[in-house]
Parts: sequence; C-alpha cells; structure tokens
Amino acid sequence: MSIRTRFAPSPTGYLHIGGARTALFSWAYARKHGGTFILRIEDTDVERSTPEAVQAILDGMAWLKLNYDEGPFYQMQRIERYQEVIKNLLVQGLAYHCYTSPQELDALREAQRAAGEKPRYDGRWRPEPGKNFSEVPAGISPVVRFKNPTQGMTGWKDLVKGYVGFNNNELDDLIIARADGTPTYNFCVVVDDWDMGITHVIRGDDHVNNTPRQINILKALGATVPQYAHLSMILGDDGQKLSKRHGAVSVMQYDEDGYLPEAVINYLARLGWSHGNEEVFSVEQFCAWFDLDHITPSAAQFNTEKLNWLNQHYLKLADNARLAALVRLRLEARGVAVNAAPALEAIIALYKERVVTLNELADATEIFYVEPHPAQELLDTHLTTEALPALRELMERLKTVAWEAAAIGAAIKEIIGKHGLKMPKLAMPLRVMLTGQIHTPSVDAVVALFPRETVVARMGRYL
RNA sequence: GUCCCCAUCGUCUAGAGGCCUAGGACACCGCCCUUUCACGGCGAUAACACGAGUUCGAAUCUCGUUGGGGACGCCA
Repeated sequence: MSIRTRFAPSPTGYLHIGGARTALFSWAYARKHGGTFILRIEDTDVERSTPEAVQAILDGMAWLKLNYDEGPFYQMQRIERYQEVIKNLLVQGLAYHCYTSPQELDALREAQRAAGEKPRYDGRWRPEPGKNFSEVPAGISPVVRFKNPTQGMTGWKDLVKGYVGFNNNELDDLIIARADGTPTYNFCVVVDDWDMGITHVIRGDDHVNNTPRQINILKALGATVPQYAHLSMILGDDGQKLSKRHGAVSVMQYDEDGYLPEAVINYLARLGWSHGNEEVFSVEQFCAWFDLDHITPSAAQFNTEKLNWLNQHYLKLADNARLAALVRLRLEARGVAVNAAPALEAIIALYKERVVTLNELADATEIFYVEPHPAQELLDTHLTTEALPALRELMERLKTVAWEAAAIGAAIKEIIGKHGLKMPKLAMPLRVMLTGQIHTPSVDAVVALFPRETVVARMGRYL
C-alpha cells in the first residue's frame, strides 16, 4: 500500500519551529517511501483562523521547500461531508444529542476538580436502556456527542513511543458537532484522515490524548485505523516550553535573521532524529535515510549555537551568485545602493567564511558601498606617527601598482621592510581608513576589492 | 487532582544484555596556523537521575522513587 501522510496545521498563527519539524518529518516520510504528502488546513475554529495565517503557513513551507502533492484542503469547505457523517452516526445510534449548556458543563467540571476527579462529561444525555429523555429542554440547540465505548481499552502501537493504551472509561463522550451544527476538530480529523486515505499520522505529542478518541470514532465509522507517530515537543533555547509569548518564532523569522533554509532543515532533521553519527547532510540524503525508528521519544531543546554552526557551514558551501542576490536584498532594504563596483560576488567570496548569517554578511559588505566613519579612537590608536610616513608612501604606490591582491601585498611588504615596521603597524591603520573596522580579511585582498580611486580617496582623507 | 508520556556530557544525540574504560556533534577551554578577526587543524574537560530486582553480566529488561512535560474546551 502506498504511504500517505499529511500536515494539518490550524491557521491561527505563523508556522513555528515545532510545526515546521512536524511538517518536515511527515514530508520526508512520504518522500522516503515514494508516497503522497498532503497539506490540510484545519480551519474549523472560525474565530481564530485567518487568511493571513494560512498564507504564513504556506510561505513557511515554501521557504523550506516542503512541497505537497495534494491540497491544501480546507476543512471549512468540507462541512457538508462532516455533517453527512454525523447524521449517519446519529441514525445508527453511535452519536446522540446533548442539551447540557456550557454553563452547566462549567459547573460540572468545577465540581469534579474540587472533588479531585478528572473533569469530564458525565453522560447525562447519553442514551442508555432505562433512561427517559422525554423532557427535552425547549429553545436549546443541542450539541452532538460521540458515544464512546465505556468498556475495555483503546490502544495503539505508536511508531515513536511504543504501545500506548487508555482505559475507555477514562474517555468521555466528546462533542463532535457544536450547537450551531459545525463539526469539531477531533471529528473532522477523523473523517479527513479516513477520506484522504492517510496511512501514517505524524503529529505533535500534544495529540496523544486525542488519539484514543479518534481511534474509537474511526472504528465506529468502520474506517481503517492509520498508524500513529507522535513527535515530542521542542523546547526553547532555555529549556522552557515554546509559546507565542516565549520564544516560539515563525520559521520566516529565521529567514529574516539570515539563516539559509537548508541549514534550518538540516538542524530540524537532526533534532529528535538521528542516523548514527551523521550531522551534516542534504535534504535528499535526509529523505533517503529518514525513518520513524530513530526518532527520540523525549523532548528536545532548541540550540541556536548548533544552528549557527550549520548555517555557517552552508554559507561556505553556497554559490556566490546566490548569496549575492540574498545579500543585495538585505542591503537594499537598508537603503544601501549596491554599485557595480566593487562586485558584490567578489566581496562575498572573501567574506562568507567569516560570518554566521546572511545578515552578518550584509553587515560586512555594507562598507564597500557606504562611506565608513572610523571611530576617532581607532584612528588615534592606529594612525601612529611611526606609521604615517609609510602609509603616505603606500598611498602613492597604490596609485600605480598593478591592481591585484598579490601585487598590492608585495608593495605593502616592501614598504614595511623599508620603514622597519611590522605588518600590523601598517595593516591596521589601513583597515581602519578603508573600512572603519579592525577586523577584516587579509588586507591586500580587501584593498584589491575596492576600485583604486576609492582606496586612494579613503586614505587621502586621513593622510 | 486524574490520565498519558519522558529521563545518557551544558545542548543535540549514538546505544535494542557482554563490542561501553559509554562514541559523535555543537558550545566551552587549550595548542597550532596566522597580518587583525575569522576559517581550518589538533587536543582536553564533560553524562547513563536515584533505589531495588532479573541475569554469570544492565546505560540497555522489570518495578518503584524523584524530577520534567503533555492532556483533561461547543480550541486545534
């Protein structure tokens, strides 16, 4: 049987790192087995779902290049189907109307909590032999509840956690249709997974408690129960739970922060999954290796340091032209006009091994297009009286020397030799005058990057 | 409170009873390279939560303890 997986986010916010990993694993599992990956938008919470959030999810997946074979399907467009199934369940006596008001339910739960019990529906409207429901309250639209089995166990062999079982008497009769007739999450999921022929449900840990309920509905429907794999959650850098208020950032934030999507993918792939000692691998390699057997059941803490390391690695590997396009966007967003000279690609070639993110790369390249303003302190420190004569001579030499790093380097060496100076005595003030910084790549290479006139002009300002 | 899940270096992890004196990676520290800062190379420090079992033998199996997390919505 062909494998069919799905990613089913609710559009109530951006795609965050945990969701992205769930999507990645689901996607990779389908890819590994030549199966089908489906995107389904679970938008039945009309209050909180927004088109912007849908777009944010789509954008996040596109950035990570997680392509889907079917969908996106929207649950709100399948309402009729859910209602049809609910009607059948009602007819078969597998579901029933419940007239308990939200206020009554609140009171019930409160009382149960106070008594140290697990808050749950007490089945007061559940049809039972001997029960008489002749006094149906007038003017109240009922919800529909699923008639959950009360005996026995419901369990499954979770592909990540192993066997997980619940006593059916722990499960209450969940609402499958609201008073306004709209179906609820747990029900839509079941119908969709059934209709869409999902074979493997790969989702977050927070759904384990929903699983026995969903299995019971699936069984009532006569549907095949898919395999389940519950992924543990991702904790923040500080070990705390990720939430909107705390550290849960959109994957697109990583784009903004200057991370490469392949670095994020590689990092996420390795978070909670392993293939021996492999740390760095392409997405293709990941798809070939991926399996559910090597997913850790325990929660994982996000580690920005390691993401940084991977990003640096992929930056070094990345094509200069691609990086130039990415950096150009960032520079222009800062209002920096990227001129033809110096060539951005050439600058990047020299700088990309020295930075961690694209933003740092943009920082480093910016001074090639914008006048630097060296701090007076740096000028005082490095433009020493002993260096000035040599610097002036160098400036003259740079007006005529062959414009390439080797020749420039040779000229510098010759001049320091002549003046009895050590390399840094000349290199540091040169860096400061040209870039306003004291940390740059090899100074002759930096000089060679600039047009000759720019170098002479920037030096001339201080000599 | 009830139910469910989890537990190896600071972090991500390898590990399916002897291959473990517990391996790799990030970070940290040290050394080398060096024209500054990086990069790169080499090296060091660092962990099986605790307690009982089972077994000739346990990081691996069982039970318990402790600690952490999740779920208990007419949210998803």
